Amino acid sequence: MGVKSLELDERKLKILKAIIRNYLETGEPVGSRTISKYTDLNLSSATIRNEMADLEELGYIVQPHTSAGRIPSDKGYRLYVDDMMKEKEQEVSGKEKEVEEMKEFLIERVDKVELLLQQMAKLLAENTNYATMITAPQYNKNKVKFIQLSRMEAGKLLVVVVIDGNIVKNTILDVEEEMTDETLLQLNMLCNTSLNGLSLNEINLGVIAKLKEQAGIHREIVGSVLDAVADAITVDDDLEIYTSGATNIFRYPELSDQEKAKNLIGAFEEKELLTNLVQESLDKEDRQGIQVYIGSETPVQMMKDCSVVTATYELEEGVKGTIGIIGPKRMDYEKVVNTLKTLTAQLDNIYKKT
Amino acid sequence: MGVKSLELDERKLKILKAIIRNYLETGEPVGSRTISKYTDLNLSSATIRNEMADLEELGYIVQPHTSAGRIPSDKGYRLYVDDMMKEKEQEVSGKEKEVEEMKEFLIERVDKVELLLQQMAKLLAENTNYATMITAPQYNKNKVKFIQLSRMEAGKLLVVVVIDGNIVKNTILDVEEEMTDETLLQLNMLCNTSLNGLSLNEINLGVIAKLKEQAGIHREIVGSVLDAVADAITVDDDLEIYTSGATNIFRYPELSDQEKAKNLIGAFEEKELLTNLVQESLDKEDRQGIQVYIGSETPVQMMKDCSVVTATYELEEGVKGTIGIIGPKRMDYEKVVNTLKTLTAQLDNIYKKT
DNA sequence: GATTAGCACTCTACCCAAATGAGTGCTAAC
DNA sequence: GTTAGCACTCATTTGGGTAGAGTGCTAATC
Repeated sequence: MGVKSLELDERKLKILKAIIRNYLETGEPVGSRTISKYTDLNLSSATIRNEMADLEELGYIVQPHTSAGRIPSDKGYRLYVDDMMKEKEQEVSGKEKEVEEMKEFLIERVDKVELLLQQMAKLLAENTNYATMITAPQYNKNKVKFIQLSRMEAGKLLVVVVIDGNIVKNTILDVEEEMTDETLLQLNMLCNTSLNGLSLNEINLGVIAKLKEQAGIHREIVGSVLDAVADAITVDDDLEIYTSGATNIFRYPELSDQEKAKNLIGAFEEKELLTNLVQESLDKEDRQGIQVYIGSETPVQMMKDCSVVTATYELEEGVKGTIGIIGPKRMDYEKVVNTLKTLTAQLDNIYKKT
Repeated sequence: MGVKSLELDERKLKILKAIIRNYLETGEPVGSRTISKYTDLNLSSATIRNEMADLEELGYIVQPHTSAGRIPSDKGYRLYVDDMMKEKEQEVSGKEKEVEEMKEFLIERVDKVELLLQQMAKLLAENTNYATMITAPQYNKNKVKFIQLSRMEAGKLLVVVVIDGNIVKNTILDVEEEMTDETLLQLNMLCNTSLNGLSLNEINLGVIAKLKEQAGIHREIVGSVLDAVADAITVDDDLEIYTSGATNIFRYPELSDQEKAKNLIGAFEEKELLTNLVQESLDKEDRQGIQVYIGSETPVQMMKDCSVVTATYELEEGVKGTIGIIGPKRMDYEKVVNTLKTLTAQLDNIYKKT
């Protein structure tokens, strides 16, 4: 409380917040009488009405129709969220039950990151009753860690490339020429000594030329191997996105009419549409990686009737991903922000310990 | 036409079919007057009414309410579909426009099967206006083809297992003991000679014991490697399922009320629920791999208001997957069955040529 | 015996009017 | 500056009334 606004005095702020809180709970337009009782201001409904008229003029609340109560505008929500965030800034996010539950779950041995994330999205959706999305971590600084060439069968060469983060990628090459175990061993050593520790940018023409020169008659094979390596360390442009709880939108009447539902669920199905969201939130990273998009602020047009909260997590240095929660504008921002804060923090810790 | 039924004479059959066809087109209950004009039987509506009463008693059609026309029951659809299938049996499925389009698309070089299937599902959904699902191919007869152990860095052993169908799987092992390049080479040879060509069932205790014996002091490592191999050749129990066009259900009023839509889309999100469907259709494979489930016949309870048509495709010997199309009971069975028939056929051909 | 015309009956869908009630804006009094 | 009071607005609900589609049944016809 007590954060000054440029145009709002203390009382107006208090009323605005009361309106928003009430609306978050009920989902129904809130009238002056309700506020008059709801707050500790001890003001009559008439006074509240006057203040509300002001608030409306300033654009913080709107009336769905003439004789209805008020609901918050995007601007109103924005103020509320910013204010709320400032208040909570210094608070240490206390342990919450859901996160506890989630931690327990995470500790079970899960081999594959994908599976983990998929299940995390599901759990998050179940706990929050909103729709969720989690992107697989993006390995931005991919460097070659280890290369292994082996002859699988006649004419087939298996190339295994391990990159930072112990990601393993394979390619099977068709090779014309036969070669001895000897030369294969030499090629292996050659590739490893020349390429290990290098990123995509660092493998320039000079390196390639030198490598090919050293390879002598096997320059062709080296060429193919280099392609495979390049493929391996190139950042996947179509990143994996795991989603869950899309059907949760049916819990909120303001989102569940035919048209809106179709749009939203469509956006969840066409995952490419979500990439904007991911990019945006990776770029604008501040506030501990948490971003709140309200209504038309969202980078994804199809979600203009929703609010979206995104958080960035980081498994290891440079290995980042995004978690997003999509719900109605009247979502419980505090809970969502807190959950995301603790979740990303825990995710970081837990994963490093495994 | 002209397929005798146990309880229906020629005329009743004709009327039933007329009712169903009409309903497929309009989606509205069809009345006696409509049929009286629609058919070439030249019967008055009154006569039709009598026949309809019979058909209803026999369970082929139902009335949504007393004074409405009739709509087909599941039993009615069943008869229609079976009959239709018999008629088309000998017909060579002519080239259809959509499949042509699809073929063109498939020919573009697509590296990853996953991506191909994902896009195929999408294309299929767009062309049919139903919801679609495609499972990644299941490699049922997994046999070890090649094993490669290599020391990645100190204490880390990279195990690469290639199985039938050139599927490559990797595991990174932590190993205590150091070993020379020599022993590593020997272990490699040992594993390959002992295990290549074997399937999960064939790697029994005898093989394992013999292998461990030969490994001598490295029996522990062999144990870990065996685990990795077992992991690799075990059929993925959670198979990948690609879906698309879930929002198409909103095109059909009878499926798009809140409750039904939520269920259906939920089923599409929780892909595990779809595995029943896949199993069932892989088991009951007849009729060129095409199965039609009408309403409550479906193995997935949540789809009891829909019809589901599944087809099995086979990329290589023993490498099978399932394609499913989910739509309203009044889906265009003929078109769907034909599309699936040609698609699976083409898929087979095209893939083998690449 | 099968077919048909005719009629009473049943239900849904739609429209319209009135009643309800939540909530406002404004004015006048405190 | 605050409040009580009142007239007004508008979405929502309610109920009745009608139109229309379609049936089932009966009696007449072929």
